[in-house]
Amino acid sequence: MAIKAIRGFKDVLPQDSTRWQQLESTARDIFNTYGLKEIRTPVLEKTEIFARGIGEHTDIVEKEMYTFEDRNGDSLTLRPEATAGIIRSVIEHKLYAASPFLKLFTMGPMFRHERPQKGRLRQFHQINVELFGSASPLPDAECIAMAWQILRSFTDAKLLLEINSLGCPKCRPLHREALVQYLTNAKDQLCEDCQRRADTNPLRVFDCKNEECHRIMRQAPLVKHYHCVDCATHLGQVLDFLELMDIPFVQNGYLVRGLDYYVRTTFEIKSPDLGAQSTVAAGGRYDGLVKMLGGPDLPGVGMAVGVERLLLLTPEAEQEGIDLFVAALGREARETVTPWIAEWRRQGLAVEMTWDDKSLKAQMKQADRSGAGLVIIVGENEIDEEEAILRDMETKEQENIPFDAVVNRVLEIFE
RNA sequence: GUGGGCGUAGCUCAGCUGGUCAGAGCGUCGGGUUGUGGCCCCGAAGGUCGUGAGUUCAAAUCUCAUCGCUCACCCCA
Repeated sequence: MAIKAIRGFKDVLPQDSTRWQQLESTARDIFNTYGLKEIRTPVLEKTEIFARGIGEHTDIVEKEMYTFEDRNGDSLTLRPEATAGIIRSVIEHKLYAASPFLKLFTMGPMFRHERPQKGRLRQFHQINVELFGSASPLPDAECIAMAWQILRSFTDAKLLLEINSLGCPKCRPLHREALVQYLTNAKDQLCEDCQRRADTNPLRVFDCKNEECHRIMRQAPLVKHYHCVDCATHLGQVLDFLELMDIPFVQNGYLVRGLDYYVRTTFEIKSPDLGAQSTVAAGGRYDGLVKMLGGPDLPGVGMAVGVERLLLLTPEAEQEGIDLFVAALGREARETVTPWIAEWRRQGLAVEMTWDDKSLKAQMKQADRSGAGLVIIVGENEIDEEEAILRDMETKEQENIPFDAVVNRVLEIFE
């Protein structure tokens, strides 16, 4: 095998593209019911957009970005996530000016230079929602509802919605301080990784799978114990709305997100059927991010569905057959049949015929494979008689139809 | 970046105590039905046994290296 796709980049093959289309179409339908509009931003942005947006000291920015120099020396990066680029576009085009709210969705590829494994690729696809302009708990709930609805309408797998609130710039620092203090005291009991995390990203210690760390962290200060009144109220209302929308969830005080910009609501939808990378969809609130990227002080909340991960949880799509197959024997027959096929296709029927000069047996085999329920057969005898054969592949019944009636006869059948 | 597993026909794999070891099933193509698919029967095409080096009279089989895939860690959709 001399030539192949680069590591972590996958082809979506014909037998799989049906499910991609179904998923995209399902998502669009759902977004329509929430009044969202699609935005499509470039996959390439100036590096600065992501560095500032996602956080300089996140893993994504420090070691996972596809970054390279443009010919003029600009540092460019293939987007590792959607939000920063969308916010750039919102600010650039002042999309917030036309109305107090902005409800957007997008779908497309993201790029992260990680070691690939099950459910993790270097080019992967997300379906994203970004809702701007309201600090109310309602958009949080709607965001989660959309994610839940997309997943639920596309898989029967077990799904677990976990919710947490990371607090706001007022109360989060208090918790962080207490947590760091706690971790410092317990430092020699933590695993190596967690000793490092204690400095770099203390919240991550909650995620450690090490039993000892886990035990220690059960006593650790949780964000919710430090929530200010506003944050506590906000979280409570998000949960209330979820109940009103009949969406099942569990609170997870340990839930942390990898991106710096999240405040208050964060959530993940996981599936135990997935492997180590079990998060199918995730999101959260990012008030302050728009301002940080140079725009107005616009609150926002968003979510992302991992397309490949969701597709891992869905059965293969059934391949749909075409409407009609035309078996034509010989050049004259193919020419006779061509205008008919052209007309059928103009009328929206899916019609195939054999391109090459094949035996009738071979053509029937191809017809069978095509999944067509009906076959039109035209050979020398039919040319002489000026009658085509219409064969029902299921019942094997055949009827002769005069050439001048065959186009309409077929159209009638499919009406 | 680290660790484990695996690389034999288009696909799924067998063969791996070195010596008919280059195979099976599925798929493809052709024939059985001089013009009729699915089932059945027969046949054919298709492979540098990931790559390179080494050990040996002899390597798909043993050793080393290398590349790739995969799962896991880290982290995340």
